Amino acid sequence: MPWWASVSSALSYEGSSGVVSGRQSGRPTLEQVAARAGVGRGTVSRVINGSPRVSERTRTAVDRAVAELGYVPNQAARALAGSRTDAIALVIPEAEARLFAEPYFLDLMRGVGAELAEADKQLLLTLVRSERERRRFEQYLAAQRVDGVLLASVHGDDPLPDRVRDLGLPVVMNGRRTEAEPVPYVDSDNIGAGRAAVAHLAGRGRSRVATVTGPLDMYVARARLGGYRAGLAEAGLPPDEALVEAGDFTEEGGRRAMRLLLDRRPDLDAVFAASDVMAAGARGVLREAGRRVPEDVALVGVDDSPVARLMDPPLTSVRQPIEEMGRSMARMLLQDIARAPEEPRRHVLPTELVVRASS
Amino acid sequence: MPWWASVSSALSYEGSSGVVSGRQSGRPTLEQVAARAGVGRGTVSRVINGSPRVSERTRTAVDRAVAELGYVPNQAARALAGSRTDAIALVIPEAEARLFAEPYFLDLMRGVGAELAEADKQLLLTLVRSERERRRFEQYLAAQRVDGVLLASVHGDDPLPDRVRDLGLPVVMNGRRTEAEPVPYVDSDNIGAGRAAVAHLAGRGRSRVATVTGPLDMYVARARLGGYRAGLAEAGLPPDEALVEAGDFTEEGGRRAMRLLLDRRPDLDAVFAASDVMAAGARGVLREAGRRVPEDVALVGVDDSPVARLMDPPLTSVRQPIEEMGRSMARMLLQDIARAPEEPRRHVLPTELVVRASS
DNA sequence: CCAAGGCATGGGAGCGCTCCCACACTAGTC
DNA sequence: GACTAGTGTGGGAGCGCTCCCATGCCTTGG
Repeated sequence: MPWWASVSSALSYEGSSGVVSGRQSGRPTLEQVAARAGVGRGTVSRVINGSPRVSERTRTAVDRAVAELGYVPNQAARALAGSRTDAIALVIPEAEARLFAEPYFLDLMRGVGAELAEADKQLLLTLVRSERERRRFEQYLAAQRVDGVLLASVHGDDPLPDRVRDLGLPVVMNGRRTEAEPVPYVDSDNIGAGRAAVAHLAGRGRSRVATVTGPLDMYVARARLGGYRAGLAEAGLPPDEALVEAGDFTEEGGRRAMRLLLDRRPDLDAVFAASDVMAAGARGVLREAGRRVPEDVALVGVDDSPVARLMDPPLTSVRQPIEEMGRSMARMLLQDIARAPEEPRRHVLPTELVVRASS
Repeated sequence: MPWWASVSSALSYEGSSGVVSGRQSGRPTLEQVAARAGVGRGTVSRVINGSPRVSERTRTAVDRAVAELGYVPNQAARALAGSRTDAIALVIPEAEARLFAEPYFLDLMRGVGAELAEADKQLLLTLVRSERERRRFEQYLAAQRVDGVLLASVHGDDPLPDRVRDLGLPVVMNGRRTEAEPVPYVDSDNIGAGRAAVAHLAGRGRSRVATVTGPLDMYVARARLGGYRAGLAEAGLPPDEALVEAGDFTEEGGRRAMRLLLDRRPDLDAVFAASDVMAAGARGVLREAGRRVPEDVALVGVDDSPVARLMDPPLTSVRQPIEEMGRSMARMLLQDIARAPEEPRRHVLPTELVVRASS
């Protein structure tokens, strides 16, 4: 609850004309509120910031003056004097935004936004689309415009997380670059996702389960593949490298991988695609090859995106708690901002299999 | 091109240790740059801001000092002294974000972000999900945190655009609330979209073309419906209100509308759905009713979203230049910030029909 | 009854910039 | 040889806050 939520009616009372006149005379300042309430500047500041060292009488008087004047503290002045901006940057690499498309980033933003709004912090969105823009963004951070940084979809060789840390800014990533990630992160259980998918397919009696992986330079792709292998082992199915083919999270990549898999193992009876979009590509190839889904080949994807629901047949998919990841990231970052973290922090959220007609 | 792009190497040269030491001694200030360059504060400020009133010699000296110290101006101080924040708010109503889902808002953000980055402005994203948050956002604006506001997906009765104007802030909307919208906006040619879709269907020999509209309290829905009617007239087809049914831009709404249409006019041979998602719902109902797409009933949507590509059969759809709308909005807003606009401004971008197998 | 401590309070001193006025200094003009 | 009209430059005066120290008052205890 922001301290000024309680006075939010002031502007409304005044209506547009009041605001306009307020504009020409300049917005009210702390000083004016102090004068009106008959107290000093410091006292108003204390009330504004919820300090306990204020008497009840005084607090009431100040609150009334604030409401009467429609006072809202000037953010720039606060930032300058207090050296905190109450703003958080969320960085999304352009390339990924295009790829994952789907509501992934929107859901993430929704979670981050909700959590930040509660803490009365502002969300600053940055789409980074080139090396040049990455450098520009670093300048941004140096200009002390944000209190902390959230990074989405970081690649294995991305230097940005470390650069941000070097600047002394708290940072939390979505996903990790390697198994042993030194930077705080929030991830979903990608290994569990692969295991759940394979367990499901094996449970349906499938024994020749192929997989279309993501690009293997991304941890998320390796983790899902690892889960796939663990799932096979747990189901007592023999591993077979001919049943593994790398995609790149695009529909076309899914098509390509599916063609190779069919060539090598025409007898495969199930496919675990590491994303819904690749599953869509795979389905196209399967259909062209005359295989029925799910009768001949069962299909499972990951993301549980709208695409999965609308596919024909509707796609069984592993859902990630995307919005919750966003919330978790924001919470973690806010804690790190409040006080430097004692230890590297991480949070891995569970995934959930959503069964539909494709398997 | 930001004025400090040319000195962006400074931080890099120093490496992490340099930055860290810079942190404990505090970041360099204008004053320190001035001292180092042997000039006054005002002069450095002039160089920084690209004023022409500086000799070449002085400019060079200052530039070098800036580079040597790795100076980056403090944003809060600039905002306080200069009363401009170099930040723009993009407001997205939560309900719509969920609905349109798809990459609509992501594309819009991409366009806005690209244009703002060029102007060295920062993008502030706000998802507004309740009346309470809307009020909070108004407080935000009052705190003078942004120089202008972009509003996406505004409803017919939304008071926010006028409230923002009352606060004296420049604002540009995406879409409009009515035909005669007083607030500056950027929209796509929704009437043209409807006409193009119907013209296409008529050209394919269809004569009983139905439409599933959006919610008719939204201008965008009325405009597409208007285009549909104009298209019928232009093709010499008789209007028939029994062929018109309102949806709500959701898949379920599309299903419901399609069922009603089939009940009323079992002989319809084409459907223009005002969104891809509704088209997906309609396709489901058509299939359940034993109608083949496109043989029995041709189907056209709007948005050209990934869903359209992945549908079965792939959906013919009218594409909007979403990213370009975002760019246009940003440009318009930046102009209005630079100098108050002489006249209400608007910009309507053309749409384009993408023909696929469903029609 | 007075000292010591605690609490609420006022206000000075910045935070790092932009704005703008004043001051050279140069160059042109009658 | 003044007198204007520029040009480049320095630096004072804020912008509206937060931080913190000093002040005065009210308690409490010896």
